[in-house]
Amino acid sequence: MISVQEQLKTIRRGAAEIINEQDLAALLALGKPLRVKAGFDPTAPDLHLGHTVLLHKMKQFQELGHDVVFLIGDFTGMIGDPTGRSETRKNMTPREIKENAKTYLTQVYKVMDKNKTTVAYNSEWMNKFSPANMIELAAHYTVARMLERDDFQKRLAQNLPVSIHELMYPLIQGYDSVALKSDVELGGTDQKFNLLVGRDLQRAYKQKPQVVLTMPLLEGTNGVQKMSKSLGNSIGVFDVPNEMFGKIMSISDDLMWHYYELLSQVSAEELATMKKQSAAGTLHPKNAKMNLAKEIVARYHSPELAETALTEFENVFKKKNLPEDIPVVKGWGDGSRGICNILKDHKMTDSTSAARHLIQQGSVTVNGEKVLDVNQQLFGNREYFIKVGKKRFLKIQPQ
RNA sequence: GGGGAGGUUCCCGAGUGGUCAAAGGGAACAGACUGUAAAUCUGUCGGCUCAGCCUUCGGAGGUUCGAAUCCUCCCCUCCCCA
Repeated sequence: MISVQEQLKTIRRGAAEIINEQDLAALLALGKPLRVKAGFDPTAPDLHLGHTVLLHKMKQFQELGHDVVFLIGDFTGMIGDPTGRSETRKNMTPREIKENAKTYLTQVYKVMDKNKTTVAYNSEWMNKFSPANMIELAAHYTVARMLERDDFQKRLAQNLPVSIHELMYPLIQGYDSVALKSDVELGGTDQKFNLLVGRDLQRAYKQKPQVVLTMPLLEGTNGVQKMSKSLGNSIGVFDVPNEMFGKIMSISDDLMWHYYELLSQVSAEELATMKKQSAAGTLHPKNAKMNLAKEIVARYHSPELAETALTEFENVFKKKNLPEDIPVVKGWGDGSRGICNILKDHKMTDSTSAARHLIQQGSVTVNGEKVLDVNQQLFGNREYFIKVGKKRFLKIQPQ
């Protein structure tokens, strides 16, 4: 096995916090595979790169020879995650959750080693949990301590609601660590409180408290908030190659380094060199970004498709050519139609109003010519290339 | 159970009878500059058959020539007291 120091170095990469490192070192020194757990909420069927940060860390543990448990929170998922505020999650059926879990796993194995991964569902033990068990569990924690939690604090400060079941949530999640007897739990920094509850509960159930390792939340493409589909700043692992590539290219340089650290398998040494070269001006940040985009697209699609995406990117944005795979629609035969309605009907704009505004701002072209008149008519039996802004393309063909 | 505060357009947040599709900020989108980077400047940012019209300010009614603004009932949230 690799030395404790070497292991720690890998484990520390990108980590926000390790509670605590001495304990971890001591565990590693035993020379036995550790049980490393990370929980995932299967309520959202789509994974984005933000979720994969943990997967990469899990993979690193696998490579170091540890036992990694991918825990699917199918029970907790049915209740609804208290993170975030307003609407109560709509209840998902066990079947939907199973479906989501399945799609999850296919993506998970693009990062992690399937043969070395244990998959667990917390319904396995939670469905057997009686009300009496529940009360006992709840007795191990006080309201005051529960309210210490950062997001509860914030919500209370802002006079926002906190429901009772949300107080139960960390307990149930923490109990997973008891059920799995985990040595280490990984999670995002937003999960810190929950992870710590896991430690407390393990103590209460006479187990050795797990080491907690938190990873930073990956910022979304705008670099401000965390990546989330609802904020519209996410890069989904299901995104088609060109889109994925383009989105990665659109992140800021600062953010790129963060992505490298958390999502790339480039070694820490190489990464340091790249940063140095970039600062010295011998490596153009854009090229570094392209390599990152290539690596990520290759992982979720294939090296060939990554290469194609790169070529396409250069072609469209550097040489300003039309993309290869423009969506094509059939014309409508005889007669003409207004440009605004065409744009709206083909989802190039959200509404005819939006189409008008964009035309007025000069961002719509037809066959390479700027559209000047919002009432411009197009004929249904001709061919047109329509471009809105830099990224939206459409080709209309005669029937 | 009693008392008080509040629910505004994607988010935050002004607005207390007409001048309000509703200030300001954020996000987003577009244009210039670039490396589809950042920063900066500019513009847009409910919908439509678009110089006009229609639908929005928790919900339902009502007062008024006219309501996001006033009244009634209801729903939801928060605070204090019990």
